[in-house]
Amino acid sequence: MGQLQKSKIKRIALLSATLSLVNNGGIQGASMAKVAKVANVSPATIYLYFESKQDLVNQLYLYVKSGFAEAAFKGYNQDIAVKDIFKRIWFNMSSFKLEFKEEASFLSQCDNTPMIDEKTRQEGLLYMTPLFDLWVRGKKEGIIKDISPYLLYAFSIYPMAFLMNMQNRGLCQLDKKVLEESFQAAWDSICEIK
Amino acid sequence: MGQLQKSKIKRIALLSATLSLVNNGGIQGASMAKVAKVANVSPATIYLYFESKQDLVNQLYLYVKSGFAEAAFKGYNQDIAVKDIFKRIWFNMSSFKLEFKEEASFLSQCDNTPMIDEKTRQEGLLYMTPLFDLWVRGKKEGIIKDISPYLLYAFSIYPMAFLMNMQNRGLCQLDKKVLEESFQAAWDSICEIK
DNA sequence: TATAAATTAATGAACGTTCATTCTTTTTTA
DNA sequence: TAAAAAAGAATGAACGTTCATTAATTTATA
Repeated sequence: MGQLQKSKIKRIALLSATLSLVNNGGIQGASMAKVAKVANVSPATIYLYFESKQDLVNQLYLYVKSGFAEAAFKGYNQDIAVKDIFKRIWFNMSSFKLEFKEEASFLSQCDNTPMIDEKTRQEGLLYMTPLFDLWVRGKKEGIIKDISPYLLYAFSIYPMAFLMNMQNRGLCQLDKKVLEESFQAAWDSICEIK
Repeated sequence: MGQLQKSKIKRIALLSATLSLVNNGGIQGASMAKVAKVANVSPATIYLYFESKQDLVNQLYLYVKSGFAEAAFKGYNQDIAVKDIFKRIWFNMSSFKLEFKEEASFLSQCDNTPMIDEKTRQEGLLYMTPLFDLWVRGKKEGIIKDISPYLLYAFSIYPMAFLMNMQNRGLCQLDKKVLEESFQAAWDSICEIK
């Protein structure tokens, strides 16, 4: 294996270690010493790959967010009805969050704490462009409510984070039936006519 | 002023100082030394009022949450229609969050990070009982969807946190029109028939 | 192609700070 | 004056980061 490959692997090992530690105790639970230990590396080595702890966390955010976006828009096809595209994206997102719990929990932590630079956060938002485009189209077609995309996001996407949180705490079982009910609630909140 | 009164005041000064510091840099930004300085008190004095930093944060959570609940259920009256009660609670909550930004931001941070004991969190949830009771009644009357209260909360209440976040970052203006649209989205997501 | 030189990767120890907490002393209260 | 409350100094531990050094790899030389 080439040196470049090995470097890439080590970088991802560091990101993974950070992800895991942040989830078990917030950002302050992921000390550089612990990250190094989990990744089987010297603390100093982290600084060969990342400028600082802040840089490490920012890069982790973009890495996880891009993975989330890739999953969300898998099989994205503009040639079908708005509702069908939205449903596909919604269930793609929920599948990702159910399968990759650590990643999902990390992303929802990022939304509500100042652990991520505003600039990096904006960069991460760009990954969601296809969804915003879909909403523009849906409004034009009179299918989606003519309200701010922030509202659309708040009521149709953001609630998933809460539900995942509940499920991870063992307070709520997100089986197929509940997921369908959730999607229905999401859709009802943003669609123009029921 | 009696000693008891003074003690109560100092306790609240400590809670307030913590609240302010947590909002400007997360829980790790609220070191005991800083809390002491903001509250004009020696670090050691904090330990006369709180067992530990964790205890301080837990008590702050309950203190803020109870204030939130008090505002939410102000003028609570079971003799009117379910939708009207819900609307009243919803706007009470949004008013609180708009007026008391620090308190609101703190509560939404608590929802997504492991900074609060699970036990304390459960205790805080009890403050929301009137809302859960209302939903039980609404379901009986066929007005509210027959779905888990977690779903009802996720789609009708939780989104407010996202919107407040956006507003605080200057990305979204929550004027009267937008608030009405938001309430409509909340209601559409949980009501049985449009 | 074998060897020397140069470059890169990685290390563990140590830095100065800051952390939550405690100990000892001083001040206030009754 | 005895007791309670508060203060400030001091604690060891942990923090993010940097340092001088070594190991590994690549490049250049003969």
